[in-house]
Amino acid sequence: MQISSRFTIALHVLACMDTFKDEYKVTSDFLSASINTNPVIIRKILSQLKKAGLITVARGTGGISPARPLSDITFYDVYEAVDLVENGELFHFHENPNPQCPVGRNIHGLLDEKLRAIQEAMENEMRKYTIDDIRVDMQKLLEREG
Amino acid sequence: MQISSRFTIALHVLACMDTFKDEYKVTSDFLSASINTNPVIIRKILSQLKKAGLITVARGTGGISPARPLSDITFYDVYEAVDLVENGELFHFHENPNPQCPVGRNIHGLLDEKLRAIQEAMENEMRKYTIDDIRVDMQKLLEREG
DNA sequence: TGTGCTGTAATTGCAATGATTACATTGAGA
DNA sequence: TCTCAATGTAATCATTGCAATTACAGCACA
Repeated sequence: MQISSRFTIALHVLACMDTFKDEYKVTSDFLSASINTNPVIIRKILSQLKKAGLITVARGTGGISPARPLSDITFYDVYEAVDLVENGELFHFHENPNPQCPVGRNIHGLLDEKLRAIQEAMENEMRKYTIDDIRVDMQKLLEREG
Repeated sequence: MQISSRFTIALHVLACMDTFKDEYKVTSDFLSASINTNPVIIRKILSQLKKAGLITVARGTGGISPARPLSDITFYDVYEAVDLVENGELFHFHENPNPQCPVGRNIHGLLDEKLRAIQEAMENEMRKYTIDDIRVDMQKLLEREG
């Protein structure tokens, strides 16, 4: 099972938002051209990023901009905004194990702590990277491209 | 997006395999009763665990047993056996970003390293836990239950 | 040889994703 | 105030993956 492309699309969106902020109005149509997908998909993602307080979207006139410093938007914030399942559980437990069975009635509680540690390891690593890191890397790359 | 229940089911299977090894023949029917799912689902998972070299399955006579020491079967081994997508990429990249766009043509390479680090953080944490840890915890728990 | 179990194909229901069309709403600028 | 580009959102559709289920062939031991 993979984490949906909404996550990498959202990172792409935020990279564009910074890169083109002085040259273009960054709209869902503009973004969908760079990402090569449908504008409605983008608008859905923009809506999620807005709801999470990461960007502002200009209704009517169009275009997006960051709602807080790029160094204060981590990969985890983005992941949480667009891809988090209900109650934030990464691992899916099979429902209704048999309570008559000693393993069945204990397995969930027994695994919980370890699974949470695994999920947290991933999420903590996500918190290390910010959109500002992308900005810096992108700037370097584009300078090298000339 | 969640990691499929095959992973937690597989851990449940391996816990049962040890807990009941002396009392019962651990068959797909026996397991499906504890897990409360369909025997065919279990057989599919057993087949994946067998293919990964974690267990042996007795054809004809029935029942499963570990193919190597429980302390040598990590959560990652199980995850890899039952839930890994092709080429092992946790994150799904949107296909065909626009190569005309400076962000579009660079975003994949630019994110790759960070996404790999995130995935590895999760996988490395998975490698810390083994089926033997489950055995020990389960034993303690069952003693306390009396 | 009979019996119990595995291996596996085929089908179904369901949910999530992504693509697309359509249209009401918004708000800045002419 | 009207225009128009853009957002917000509903509705539909195709595709995919998961899980459940039925069915049956193959296997090994008693």
